[in-house]
Amino acid sequence: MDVPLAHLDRPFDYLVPAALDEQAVPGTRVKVRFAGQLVDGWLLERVASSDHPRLAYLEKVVSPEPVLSPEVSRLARAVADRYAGSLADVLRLAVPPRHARVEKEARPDGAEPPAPNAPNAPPASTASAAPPAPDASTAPESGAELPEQRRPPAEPGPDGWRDYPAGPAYLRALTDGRAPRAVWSALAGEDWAVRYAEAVAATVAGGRGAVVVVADNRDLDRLDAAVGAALGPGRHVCLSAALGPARRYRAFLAARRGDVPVVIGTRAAMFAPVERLGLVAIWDDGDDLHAEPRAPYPHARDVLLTRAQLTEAGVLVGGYARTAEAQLLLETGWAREVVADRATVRARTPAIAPVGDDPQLARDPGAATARLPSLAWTAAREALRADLPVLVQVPRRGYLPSVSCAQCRTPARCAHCAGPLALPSASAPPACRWCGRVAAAYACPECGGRRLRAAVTGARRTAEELGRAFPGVSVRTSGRDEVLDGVPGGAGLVIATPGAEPVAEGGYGAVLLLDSWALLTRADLRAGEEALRRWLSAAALARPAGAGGRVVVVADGALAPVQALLRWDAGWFAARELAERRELGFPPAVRMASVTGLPAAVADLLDEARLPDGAEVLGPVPADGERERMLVRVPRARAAALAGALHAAAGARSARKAADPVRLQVDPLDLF
DNA sequence: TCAATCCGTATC
DNA sequence: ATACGGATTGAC
Repeated sequence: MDVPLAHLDRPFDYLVPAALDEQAVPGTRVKVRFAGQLVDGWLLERVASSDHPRLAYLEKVVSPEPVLSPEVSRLARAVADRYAGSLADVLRLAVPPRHARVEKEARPDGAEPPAPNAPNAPPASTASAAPPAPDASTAPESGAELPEQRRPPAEPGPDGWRDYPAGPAYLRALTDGRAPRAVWSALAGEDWAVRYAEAVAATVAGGRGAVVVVADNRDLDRLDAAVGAALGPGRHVCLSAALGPARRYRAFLAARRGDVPVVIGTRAAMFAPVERLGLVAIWDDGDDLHAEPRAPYPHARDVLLTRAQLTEAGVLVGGYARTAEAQLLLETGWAREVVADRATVRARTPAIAPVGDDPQLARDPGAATARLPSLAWTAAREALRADLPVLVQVPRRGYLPSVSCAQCRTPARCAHCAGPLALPSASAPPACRWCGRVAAAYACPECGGRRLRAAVTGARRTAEELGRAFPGVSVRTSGRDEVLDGVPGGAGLVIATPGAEPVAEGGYGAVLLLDSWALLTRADLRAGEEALRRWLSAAALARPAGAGGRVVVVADGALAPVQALLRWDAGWFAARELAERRELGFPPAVRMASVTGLPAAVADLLDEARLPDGAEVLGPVPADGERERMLVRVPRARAAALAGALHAAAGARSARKAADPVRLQVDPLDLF
């Protein structure tokens, strides 16, 4: 029933009139009379009888297309249960809006509607709830099937995976129809899209299908090209919200009808129906674009893991970085690590150096305004001299307001390195965007003014400043407005915001990671993890040290995320991060849920909820406006009970028509 | 004792 | 939302 009320989150039985018998196939959209109104619904199942005494008739079958596959139906129920949400909400995310014209077009042989699954069912239809599925990430019982031992080099399969001792066996398991589950740490310079395409091709070679989710459309384009090359034309579709309604529904239908075995896409693809699912994969699961912003706010990684658990499909969770959640999969034995050995890591990684406490600065003789910490400056200059491109990573426009003198508007500059000053937050003192030093008592060199005003410095402005530091060098920017996919191999500066770094032909000669302090000092549980993720993604685009690739990160080399970057060891950092979260009682070591709304409504819901034993209620903390937020924390073993209790409480509230809405979020990304 | 009304609950 | 049943109330 496509109604948002939590207390109606269950199936209802209807009679199927003889005239609709043929069309009324499980998975179709239907209309039924409910509480006197005509409402949309889903035909979940056809059965012979019902316990309900007085059944109404199905009003209409909206379309004969069984868009909701049995697998996705079960998945959606499991996801709703995990996230304390309603099936209807999840189905809205799982099945794109119908596009009638698209549905009619291109049926190869015309009128043939999809075959009904239950041709002999009597004219009664009932739907019963799918059994609650186990939470994938709390269910370590079934082990992954990766052999531990190294493989001799005579393995079949693409060469790229041979850099990872467990790689070839992983691909073979996919082809053999097994369900290997891997957490993959990509080497610097790795063509991840091609590796994913190979995993997909291995799965398809074994007669099964695959779903791959990436964070944004740029990653999708890259994966699209790689998968197209690996599978040949017409074997996969891309699914993303950016397609627009018609193309999105067309891609969805192609998958649902079994025309293609593979769906790749952004998080809109996480529920894509694929027959005989053999692999679910996600690239860069730490990217917050993987978190769905609509209720019940499921995360693509967790949807895919749940899916793998329900269908016995293989799993590939990969990235240059590793999340604490992925680390948990390893530590519970649910998945196996696929990593290169240290010698290979060393051979592939650029030379990475921190520059933080070193006050040594080199002045650029040509440009008086812009000076970088010496090491960064030298690395950039040498790369350019060797006719290699240089990447500079800076935060997004508006993310870091830089400042100028309130009186005369002169941009405020660092007393030590002349880098631009910026305000990490409204309350913090300004600090240098290049060397990180805090400018506690700033005085304007022009007018002596001591007050500062915020101004926005984006990648473009940074590009101008750096361009002046390296006269005669071409400067490009890649950011929100205009994202570059790639740049040619010769000398040139590329200024990019995190996630928009273009790939350079042959790799960058130098990668400079600026504003690191701003990433690290964010009041966020994931600040360290996120900083490392962004650095690794940018640093991965540099040439190996042996080929002249250098990375300079402007940060204190003693900090853990910096250490992890220097050693190219995402696993080490993730293990440390997870251990710390265990100690502090933070996700994913525990399960958290947040309850947000007007104070009275939040209190009402928590009052109503029969929280499981050991539940800890934390808060309240102010949310936006009048609203406040409470957190509930339980051990992972009680995760399902917590979600159930919260959903039930929301149901009780909606049943008595409580006015003020309350937002429930399980595993919210932002915790503070 | 019965009917009008109120309130809470289910909605196939 | 709306319809229904059971409880409640008020008038005969």
